[in-house]
Formats: sequence, structure tokens, C-alpha cells
Amino acid sequence: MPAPRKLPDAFFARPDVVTIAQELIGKYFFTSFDGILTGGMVVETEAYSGDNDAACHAHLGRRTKRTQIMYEHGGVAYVYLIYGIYSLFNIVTNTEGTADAVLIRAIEPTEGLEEMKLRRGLDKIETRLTAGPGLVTQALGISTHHNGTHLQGSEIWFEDHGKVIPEEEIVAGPRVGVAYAGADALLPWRFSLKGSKWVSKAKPKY
DNA sequence: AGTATGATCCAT
DNA sequence: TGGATCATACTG
Repeated sequence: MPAPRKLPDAFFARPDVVTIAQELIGKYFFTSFDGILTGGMVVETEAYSGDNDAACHAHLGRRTKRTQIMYEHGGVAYVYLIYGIYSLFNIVTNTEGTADAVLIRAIEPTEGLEEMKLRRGLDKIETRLTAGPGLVTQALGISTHHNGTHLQGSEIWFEDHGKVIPEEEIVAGPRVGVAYAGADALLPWRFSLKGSKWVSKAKPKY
């Protein structure tokens, strides 16, 4: 087993956001705040592809205060508040000027389980710990304050543990919560690890 | 300045 | 099936 290595900017700066979303399954996602390490293995992601994707916040080249971070060079965090309650964490991908991103929807927890349980307000470790995009951020202590954080720093980063996930172990399907996006809602841009109990329970509607 | 709406989650 | 709860984005 090779030593874990931090995923470099070059991993996220590639042009195909769908491939990046798929390859992130099996990688590791960590945060370290105040010396507390939390995180685990990525088991569910979604790709959002810039101005030609009706489900993407930057659809039709929309540039607002919220979306401007999406146009940065790959390798920084895009964190936004949804429904007034949950912070959703994305990785900006591709090069400067394009607005692609990958949403992290679920992880299999491996580090800091007790702390994550505490942050989530649960009394025992269960799949609700990190199975859902709003739950992952809560468990890892991520909020909108972390928007724009560089993923090579000491607070939020990804690692490759040399784990190889065969393609047949990855399930592709339509994204969750984007029914308003018309035909683009049908794109199979949600990826999850087959059989993992840590994948979110949410199901896309048509 | 007002308003509608969500890349969600959970209890009912 | 709806309520929580508010930043964002769009309208006038």
C-alpha cells in the first residue's frame, strides 16, 4: 500500500468534471480544525458542468457573488448555504474561467468518529452520520466560511490511498434535487460506491 | 425594498 | 408531505 498522498491541484484542474467526480469515489476527504482530524472515504459525488449544465449554479455563465468562486482554477472549495440550513461542499474543477464543480454527497467515516457524532448531535454512530451533502459538512465542521479554501492547505484536503475501485463497483445515475433542470436532470452525473451503506438515501425524482 | 426559491433533512 | 430558516438572485 503506497503512502497516502494529498490530491494535487492538477487532479482537479483537468477539463472533464464528470471523470473527476467518478474518480473521487474511493479517495479520502479530511478536515482538521483546532487539531481535530475528521473524515473518511468518498462514496458519493455529483458533477456540475459550468455554463452548459442547467442544474449548475453558473448556468448560462451566471457570475454572481456566490458563483464567482466556481470560475477559479481547480482545487478550491465552493461552499454555499442551502434551504437556510445546510452548507454544501463542492470542489471547483477545470481551469480559470470555467465554472465546473463536484459536490461531495457522502463519505464512509474513518477518522474522528466521536467528534463527528458530537457535531451531528447523534448519540450513536449510524449511517446518518455522513450520508448526505448537508450531513457531511456538519460532521466535518465545514461552513460557508470555508468558501474559497485552497485544498492544498492544512484545514481541508483530499488524499489518494492507492485504493483502486473497479468501474463496475461505481453506480452512475441522475443527480438529486435538480428536477427543474429539464433534460439535464437526466444526465447520469451522480456517482456512488455500489453496496455502500454510507451512500445517501435521497433518490432523484423525474 | 420586496419576494420567491432552493444541488436538504427529518419528523409526521 | 410539509416545516425549518435564510442567503441569494431576481424584480420593480
